[in-house]
Amino acid sequence: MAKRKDVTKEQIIEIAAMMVRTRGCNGFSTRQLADEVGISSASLHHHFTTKDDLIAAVAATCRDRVNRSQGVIAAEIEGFALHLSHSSQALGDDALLIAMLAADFPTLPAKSQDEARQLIANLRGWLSRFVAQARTDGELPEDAVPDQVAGNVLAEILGSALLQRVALPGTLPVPPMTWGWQRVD
Amino acid sequence: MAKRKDVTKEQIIEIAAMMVRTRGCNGFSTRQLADEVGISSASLHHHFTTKDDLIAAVAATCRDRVNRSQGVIAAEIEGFALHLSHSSQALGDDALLIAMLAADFPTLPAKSQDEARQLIANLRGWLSRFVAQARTDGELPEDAVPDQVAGNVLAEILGSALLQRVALPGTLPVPPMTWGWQRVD
DNA sequence: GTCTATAGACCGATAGAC
DNA sequence: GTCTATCGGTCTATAGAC
Repeated sequence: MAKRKDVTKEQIIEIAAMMVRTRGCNGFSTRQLADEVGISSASLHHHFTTKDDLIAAVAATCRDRVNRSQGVIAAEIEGFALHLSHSSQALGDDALLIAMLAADFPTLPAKSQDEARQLIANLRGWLSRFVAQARTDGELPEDAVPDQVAGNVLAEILGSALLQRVALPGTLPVPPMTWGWQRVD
Repeated sequence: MAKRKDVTKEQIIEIAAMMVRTRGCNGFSTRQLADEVGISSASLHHHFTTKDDLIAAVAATCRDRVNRSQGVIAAEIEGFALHLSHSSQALGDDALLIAMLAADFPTLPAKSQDEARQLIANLRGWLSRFVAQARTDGELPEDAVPDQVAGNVLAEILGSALLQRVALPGTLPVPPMTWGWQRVD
């Protein structure tokens, strides 16, 4: 009967992810996170010795989530644009989390940078493979470069997540994803 | 003959903008900025009393630049997708700067938040008007919603600026902008 | 695994001399 | 307009008791 709260790493990571989304990796302190979790700063550092370890764990957990959601999405949806629209929805809060990791990337310590890079590479790679399949199916021009299209799609997903929070209160709702493809000569 | 360096606000803003792009608003200190400029922390605070004043000035300066570049772009380019591709290029480093302001937005103090909001609203508004014109010219479907398309375009510009820095060294070059439009029912 | 207490560095900002 | 010096606060991280 856990008298001593026995907070789990998973709980900490979840709240840390929330703080990365809302404040960025450099926008919150380990103390503030500890307060939010409900433990002391020292207890937090018992679970994650350094902030680097913590952010890296947040990124790694996100990567697991994203990789799992990919299978679900691929099995359910048909059609390129529609598929990508649903991909964005499936990412949910992770779109913003990934965007913040990308924004803070140059200031992240080693482990965190490695995890963030793998997370984004995984996601882009998967999008790229889907684009390649869509091209094979005739949904895209033959000369479409899958990795480029995947980059464009991922850029819009991340950028859209950021823009949502800057909107003036009481104006423009979030633009739904409506991708397409067009040659630019 | 400025013996006392007589650093101008413009010089400070320029270097501050660089630090916002590379480290984010919460990723550098006023001390580090002062060192980079080559003056003392006290001198920096003489020009900008608070960090809020500084970031707000960076955003305001960016907005001026963006607003000026809009006229240039509109006069030179024809064609929707091609135009937008050039818009992205014209923004240059400002795309990343705007993306970082959006990422840090929730943690910014009052003045900075106001300036960042105006900057993004200006840019999106201009993109929206361009989209409306392109629709009138028959380059887009009649039921395209200009503000939504503008949001999608801006999202990709900002997201693309972020993603460029996360690329693994020695891999994927930046995907060029190749927007298009397609109904999603 | 939790805590209190604290180290040592850095933070934003100010005082006051020149 | 620049500087040195410093204030009071926060930062990440650790020591050591329970």
